[in-house]
Formats: sequence, C-alpha cells, structure tokens
Amino acid sequence: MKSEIEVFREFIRNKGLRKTPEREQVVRAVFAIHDHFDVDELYVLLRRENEKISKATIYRTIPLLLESGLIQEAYFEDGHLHYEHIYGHEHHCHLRCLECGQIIEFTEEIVRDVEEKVGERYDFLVTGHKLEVYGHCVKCKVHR
Amino acid sequence: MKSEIEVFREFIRNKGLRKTPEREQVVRAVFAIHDHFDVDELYVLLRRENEKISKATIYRTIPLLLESGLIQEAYFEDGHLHYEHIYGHEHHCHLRCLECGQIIEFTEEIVRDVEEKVGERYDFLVTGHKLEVYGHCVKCKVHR
DNA sequence: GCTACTATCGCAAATCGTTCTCAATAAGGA
DNA sequence: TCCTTATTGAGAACGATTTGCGATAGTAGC
Repeated sequence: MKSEIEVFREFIRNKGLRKTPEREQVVRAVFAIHDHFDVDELYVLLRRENEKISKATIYRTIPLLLESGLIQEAYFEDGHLHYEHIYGHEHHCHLRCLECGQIIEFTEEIVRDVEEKVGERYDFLVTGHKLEVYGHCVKCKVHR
Repeated sequence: MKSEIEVFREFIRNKGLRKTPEREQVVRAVFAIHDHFDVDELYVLLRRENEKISKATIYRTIPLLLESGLIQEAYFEDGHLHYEHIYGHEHHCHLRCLECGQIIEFTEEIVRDVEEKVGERYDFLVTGHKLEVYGHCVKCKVHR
C-alpha cells in the first residue's frame, strides 16, 4: 500500500500542480494527528515544530487533501469544520452525545450494505459515507 | 398528532420562555419550505411576505427549533449550515453527488438497526442519526 | 546548471456567516 | 392595568475563511 505522501505526490503530479515543502508539511501534520483535527490544530502543531506554514497555505491545501481522498470532513462544531484522515484507515462512524459533546468512533459492517444498495438503486458510483448517530451518553442520561 | 406549532408552543411554555409572533413566524416559514433550508432562505421568504423578522431573531430561534426536535442540521455547505424539519416526517438519509452537488433523499430501514445496536453497545440513549452517502451520480460518472 | 515562466507562498486586507450589545418594546403574571 | 424582564431590531463586533498582491521558488526547456 502506498504511503499517504506518495498518494499526495501522485495526485499533485496528475493535476499538474507543484510539489512544495509547505504542502508536504501539511500532509505530514494531518497524518501525525491520530484524531479529528481542524485548521487551527494543524497550524499550532506546525508552529510548535518551528515550521513557518501560514494559515492561508493550510486553508489552500485542505481542498487538495479532500479531493485526493486522503481526508474527509468529519463534522461542523464550534463554528468551524473538523476533518479526519481516511486513507489507510478502516471506515468508521461517529456516536455523539448531544449533552457533553463526546464523540465515540465505531464501525458497523451493515453500513457498507446500505452503500451498495443505495448506489444500485440510484445508479451512483458510491465512494464513501458519513454516519453520525446521536443521543445521550451513560453519564448524561442519568441527569434527566 | 400535534401540529408543529403546538409542539413549539408546548416547548416554549415548558422552558418558561415567551410566545412571540416573531418566533412563530419563523416556525411557520420553516415548515413552509419542503426542502432543506438555511438562515438566509428563511429571511428572504419572510421578507417576501412582508414580515419584518430580523436575521438576529432567526439565528436566535434556530437553537430552539433544534432543541425542541422540530428541525435538525442536515449538512454544511457553501460556508454555512443547512437544516431540515424532521417533525412529522419519516426519517431519511442523503445521497450526494460530489461533482454536481445534487442531493437525493432515501430511506433505509437497516439504519434503525444500527442505531439500536450501537446504542446498546455504548449504553447510549439514541435519539437520531444523520447518514450521508456520497459518490458520483449517473450523469457525472460518465465524464470520468 | 541556467533561464524564463508562472504557481505558490506569506501577509494583511477583505469577506462572510454568526453572535453580541443595547435601547426600545411587549409578554405575561400580579 | 401595572410592573418586571424577556425579546426584539439594528448595527457593531467577532471569528473563520478567502482573496489580492508583491516576493519567492518549482519546473520545463535549453
């Protein structure tokens, strides 16, 4: 299996874009965070490592990462989007507590069947899905 | 089955909030749109009807509609959230074309099983879900 | 390797959606 | 009807994201 940086380089080449150290630092940062992340977290992480990557560059790199299939939007919260890398990872879904905001990741095979069924029904070439189940977690539901 | 405005009034009363014509106009507008909507669409709709509801009021009413379970966030696009009313409607999921952006609604029973399974596994009181399947639609996939 | 072309960069200004401030208004209990 | 205070509208403020621009640096062709 190709590494994420290889996938990215191939994508950049195929698009006729330029291979730059700034873009590759962003890719590296994205895959260094093993959790959901937002633009600011990437910026802070790169800053801590004394990489002088501007926020503008991070914002400009995000669409490339989305289009290349390395990351996807995970959820919108606190006024901005949160992402997660999806390359090389088993697809997972999110379980969110509406009260305390905690997010648990889970995997459920059946969802793949839904993808397939729906793809056939509407003649779509399905490439992925996002499932968020929400409710009240153990701790929060007792206070009700 | 109670009408949406009745549900809303009950919610307002239980919360000790005040029943105002502005809030009820927003509720009416929300249920007059039989599709996904955003804040601006509500504003424009109310404007066309010569209702002078400010955007601030619409923004302040949205959280009440969410908390009362009348609407839910549908998806984030073009820099802002889009909502849909869910009261009195069968739960549905979204199928999105990544290229042309069209959104098809579909229902799939299996998803309810997933809710149940996951709720038990993590001891959650599950109240709902959002599933978005994405890919390339018939028209768009031929151009590839 | 050198050159020319131009994509990409960083910075700061601009934009856009959303929230906040505050004075005026009006809901609703006494 | 009166009084208290939640709610409103308007615009300022805010925060995230995008854009404009001059400087920098990939990369294709020599």
